[in-house]
Amino acid sequence: MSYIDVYIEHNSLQLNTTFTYVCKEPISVGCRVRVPFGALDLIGFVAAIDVQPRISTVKEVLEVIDKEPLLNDELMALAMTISRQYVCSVISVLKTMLPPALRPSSSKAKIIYEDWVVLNDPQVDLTPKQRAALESVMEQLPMKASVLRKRITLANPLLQKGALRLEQRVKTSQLDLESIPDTSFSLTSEQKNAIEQIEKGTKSVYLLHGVTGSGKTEVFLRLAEKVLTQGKQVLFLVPEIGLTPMMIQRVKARFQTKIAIYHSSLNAQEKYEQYLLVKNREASIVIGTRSSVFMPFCDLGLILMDEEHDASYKQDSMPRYHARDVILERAAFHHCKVVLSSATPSLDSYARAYKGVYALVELTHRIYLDMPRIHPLDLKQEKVEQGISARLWKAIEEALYRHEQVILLLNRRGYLPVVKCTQCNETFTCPDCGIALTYHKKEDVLMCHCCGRVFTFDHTCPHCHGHAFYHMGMGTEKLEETLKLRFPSANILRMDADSTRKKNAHAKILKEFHDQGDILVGTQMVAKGLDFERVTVVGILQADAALMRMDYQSAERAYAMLEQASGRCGRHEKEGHVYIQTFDPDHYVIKSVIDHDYISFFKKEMLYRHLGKYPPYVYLCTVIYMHKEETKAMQIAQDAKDHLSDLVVLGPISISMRQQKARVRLVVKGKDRSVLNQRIWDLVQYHLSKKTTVKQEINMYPLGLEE
DNA sequence: AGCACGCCGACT
DNA sequence: GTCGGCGTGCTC
Repeated sequence: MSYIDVYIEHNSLQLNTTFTYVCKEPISVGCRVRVPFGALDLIGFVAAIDVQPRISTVKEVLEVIDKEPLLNDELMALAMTISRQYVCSVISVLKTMLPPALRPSSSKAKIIYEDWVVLNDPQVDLTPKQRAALESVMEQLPMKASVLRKRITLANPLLQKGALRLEQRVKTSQLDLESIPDTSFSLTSEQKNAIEQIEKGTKSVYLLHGVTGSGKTEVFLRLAEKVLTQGKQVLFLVPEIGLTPMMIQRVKARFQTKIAIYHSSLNAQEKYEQYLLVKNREASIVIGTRSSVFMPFCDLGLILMDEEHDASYKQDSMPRYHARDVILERAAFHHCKVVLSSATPSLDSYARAYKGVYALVELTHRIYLDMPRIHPLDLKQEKVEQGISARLWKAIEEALYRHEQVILLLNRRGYLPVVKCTQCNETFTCPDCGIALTYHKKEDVLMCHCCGRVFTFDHTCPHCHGHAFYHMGMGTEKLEETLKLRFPSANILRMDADSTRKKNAHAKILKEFHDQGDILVGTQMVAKGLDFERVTVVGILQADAALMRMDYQSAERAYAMLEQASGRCGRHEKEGHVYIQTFDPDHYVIKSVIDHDYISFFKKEMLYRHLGKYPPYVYLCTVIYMHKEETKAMQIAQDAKDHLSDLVVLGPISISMRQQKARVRLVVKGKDRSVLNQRIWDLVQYHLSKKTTVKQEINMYPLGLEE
């Protein structure tokens, strides 16, 4: 019998402490237990054993769930560190560390089932037509019910008569990737040099700054190969699996079976399977997105983070951790090296490399051709038709004529971004967020791009009952339509959040574009990592939308977006041309992109950050107060600001609504990371002590200030 | 976060 | 005289 300390499953920061229980069975740290807590019984994690009870009325553990610890000492300690760094509860971190199937949640992880059809009794009486239908699909059984219904119209009678039977199966989402042969490229001298710098270097973190198309993946594969032969594990992080199918194909081709793939679109079952592959050391290389930083490695030899500037590495719900911070912790524990890589590194990382905290490794040349030519198109002077300037129309036309491919980037999905009545000027806005609704033509609905709510649209103004609306602005859906009218014989594909909602939709669209596409229209996501030989023209229709946002990070994001997008063309034998439509062609971001000169951008941007006192010169934290009444939220925010009078605090300002609640934001700046952290923890205590109904949300080290 | 205890208004 | 409002306070 022993006393144990347990973190219980509760989200409140007020309960972010351990509670002591008695346990009669043998138990170890990192196991889950079921314990009584007031009137509830909850699941908790054992944080310490053989402790001295602080009070006399200690209750008994109801059930020991795990014989073996789910989380080893490394991961338990990591959870504490993340909780401390990001000002969130320990239990919230413990929960995110595990695949959903193992999470200590009272509600079971939902495993998604789908209907499959199997052969039941082929001998039953059937009409000739039904018989023929049955025979036409007999060979392919068992198959998905949805597929069967598409194939034959008589699916229902066949099921009713009992010739076929429905069966529930766990939905699987295997990435349907064609396997490709492993092509081991010979290395350029630059690549060899980079590998040597990383392998022989004494620093623990390396920033691999390589221009688009300079062969970073091959460098990764060579580094990984060596570590794997030493019997160690490799973690390979990518921003989004769906966007990098080619990369995964290459890794798969090189390393065959020893590979686990972990990302958010796997279901609970599949995540658990991949998790076990790592835990049981059946896989020694993991390719995954943000959440795979918590995989149960026991002997990690190398961590690679591709596109390290990508914002998806930071989680935007609790716990709001950044994968980069987590891998630095894990690397320190395993004494292994970290390679951060990007053509457009985050200012944060590059500043550290510049100061010598990280080792800087550069790849400055493309393997095949030179960097693509950039043509800024001044919208003040160009003749514009349907949102596309004459020169870009011509470039598209010529590329199509030469059977080359075109990528067009428009960072706005939907059909019309603003729907405005011509009679009374009423605009449609989301009642929850107060943001203009976007019209989506295909579904004929109005959608809020902030919260995703969908509203039916009867083409009548609720205010004046008018039926006419301004056609203002342009989204990807409308651009696609415009292009189809202009180039009726071209195969035009669209890739945005709407067209990729279905599972594996990314891969499908990319494959179709690769095989027979002419023009790919899309949002941000077409800028990331694509590698097609025949793309020679890239057009960015509204570069200003990215440049003009009032956010200290907008220039950095715009630079990355423009440079990454331009990196999509001219990657192989054919020269690439990039057209950037802007009202401000002299903007320093555009100028740096034209010269593909990251360093000049970096220096200029650092100057502005220094002047404005923004990262990387200071650490930021945003605190958001939510309440039905804005004045209440404002009042609490002001009080919090006064409480933090020793720090620089911006605000409070009111920001967009969420869930019908007003939101008020403070931005807290701290020169010293640990001081800021301590003051924010103090603010948490202070806020709890006020017992107000105003909700406080903390985001440590946010990326940008857009909410 | 729940859920209890607790002290004041409008009902059978 | 009771039912129930949600304001504090505790949960090993």
